[in-house]
Amino acid sequence: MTQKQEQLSKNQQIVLSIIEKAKGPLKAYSILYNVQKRGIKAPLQVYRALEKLIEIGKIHKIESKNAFIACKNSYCEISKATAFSICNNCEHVKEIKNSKLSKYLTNFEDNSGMKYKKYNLEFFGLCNKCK
Amino acid sequence: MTQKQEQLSKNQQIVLSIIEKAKGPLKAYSILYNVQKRGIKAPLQVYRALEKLIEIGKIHKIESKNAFIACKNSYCEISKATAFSICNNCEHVKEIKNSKLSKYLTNFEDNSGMKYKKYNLEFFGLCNKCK
DNA sequence: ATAACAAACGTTATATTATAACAAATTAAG
DNA sequence: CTTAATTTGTTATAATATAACGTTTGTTAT
Ligand SMILES: [Zn+2]
Ligand SMILES: [Zn+2]
Ligand SMILES: [Zn+2]
Ligand SMILES: [Zn+2]
Repeated sequence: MTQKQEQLSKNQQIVLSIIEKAKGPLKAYSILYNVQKRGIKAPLQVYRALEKLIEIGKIHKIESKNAFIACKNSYCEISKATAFSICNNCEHVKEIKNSKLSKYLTNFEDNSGMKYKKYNLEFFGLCNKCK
Repeated sequence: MTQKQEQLSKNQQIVLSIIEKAKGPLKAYSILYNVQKRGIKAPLQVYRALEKLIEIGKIHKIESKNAFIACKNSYCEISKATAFSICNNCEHVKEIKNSKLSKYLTNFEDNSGMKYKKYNLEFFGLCNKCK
């Protein structure tokens, strides 16, 4: 009664399934082209689904690439602590799951006294195939 | 003789001076409007200067905001290791200078065996004024 | 100084990414 | 049912960024 756990809408399901099937991060307009056969015709429909999926932690945005990737990390505490490795050559992106790292960063405080509620970390280098 | 150390070009100097004077990160088109009186007329002229300034570590791009900020950290080892705190309310952005953090992240290795050459970290929360 | 090369410039056009605004349809709760 | 909230569909437009081209300026070596 209290509340039904997040049930995805039709467009949200469509967009999520495309992102989950993909080998790497997808750009919004690439998603759009991929879902036009399924009735989604306009950028806004994609962006709205993306917004919701990010909010509930099913996907993340790779900020340096303006691209979107499925969460592989049990929804990352609802996307409050995300880290990625990005290959500069082949553009392969992988979500980093490392509890030491996430603890370190979640508890990090600098001298400003500011308490952080969220972080996003992007590492760049050459992946094993490319180095 | 061997080589003159990086001497900024005219457009690069103009763009840098605007960014250095600003209280916070500036967006590319906001920079453009600000420098039109100084003869820079097109987006590309701004973007080219930004690219060079980033490359030599004088400024950084705040990826989550598509905005640019002057480096306050002796050029951050030429921008290979950057961290920022971002207020979700007033959008205040500050570059984090913390040697423990940068050491931790520069030396970080996950189980993939991939060695990272660069990272960018963005923390979000409420600044002291806003909390 | 001058030829050869690289970097920066100016300009126009265009590509890419993202949101505003509004009305209709669907869903969840009381 | 009915009311509120969410989601949808649609058109238009805003905001961010790059392509392509030819010219100019600065640097290096003869
Ligand atoms: Zn995740
Ligand atoms: Zn690679
Ligand atoms: Zn810096
Ligand atoms: Zn604030």
